[in-house]
Amino acid sequence: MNAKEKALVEAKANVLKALGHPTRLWMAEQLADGEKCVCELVENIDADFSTVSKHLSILKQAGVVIDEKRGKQVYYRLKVPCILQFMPCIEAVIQATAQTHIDLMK
Amino acid sequence: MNAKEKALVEAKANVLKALGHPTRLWMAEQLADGEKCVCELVENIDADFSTVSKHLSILKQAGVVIDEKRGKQVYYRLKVPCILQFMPCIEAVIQATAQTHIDLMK
DNA sequence: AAAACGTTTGGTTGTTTTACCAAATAAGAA
DNA sequence: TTCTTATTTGGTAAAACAACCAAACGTTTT
Repeated sequence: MNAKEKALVEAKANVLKALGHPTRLWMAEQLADGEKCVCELVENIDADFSTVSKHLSILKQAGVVIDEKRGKQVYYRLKVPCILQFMPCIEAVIQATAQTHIDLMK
Repeated sequence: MNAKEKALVEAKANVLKALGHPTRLWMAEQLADGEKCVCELVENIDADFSTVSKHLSILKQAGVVIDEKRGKQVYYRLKVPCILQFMPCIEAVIQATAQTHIDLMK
């Protein structure tokens, strides 16, 4: 593996890692329906405002979302919506894994 | 978000997290061509045998790979190959992100 | 049975991540 | 201008992760 390949795999892993946290994945899924302000996301999750903000900044630096300030609020939306297309496959992984997990799909 | 939804998003995040490490992502990509034994993976990467083994066990517990012992060797293969289908999208995220990253694709 | 091989496991240490709190900032309302 | 409101930033402590080494394990080979 040369330096360029290494840098590429690191960059890709970084995107997956950004999505690899329940709160961040949930947020990305929320944004599938369209942009949301931070306050809307905070409302629907049991977490501190600052925690949510930090998670969003991780998604942002990974290139998953972009933000736009309008008035007092900051709106986030998916930058590259295709990232949610692989959820069915992820669910297939879970399905294939353990009996206890299969229940999650029902 | 109820308990079941929460458990599902956690399970999905766990799969993404497993792939969210350069070494593990690289391994998963290697396995796209077919099964490999641990030694073959170790050979092609600059890491300790035990480190590789631990990464593989993380991929295994996430449901990404399965292993099979044959003789002295343990062979790993992708359990649900579709997980590599989303690499083009991940690359699109990288493309869309920063000028410096675009070079990685060339 | 002993030695060698391929792999996993346990332990340790340093690094990273996470969550919360408090303080700072920026914009709109009073 | 002062006062909220919405969000980010900085700090800190606890938990999780990663890499290496050494030891243990299960198979084959001798």
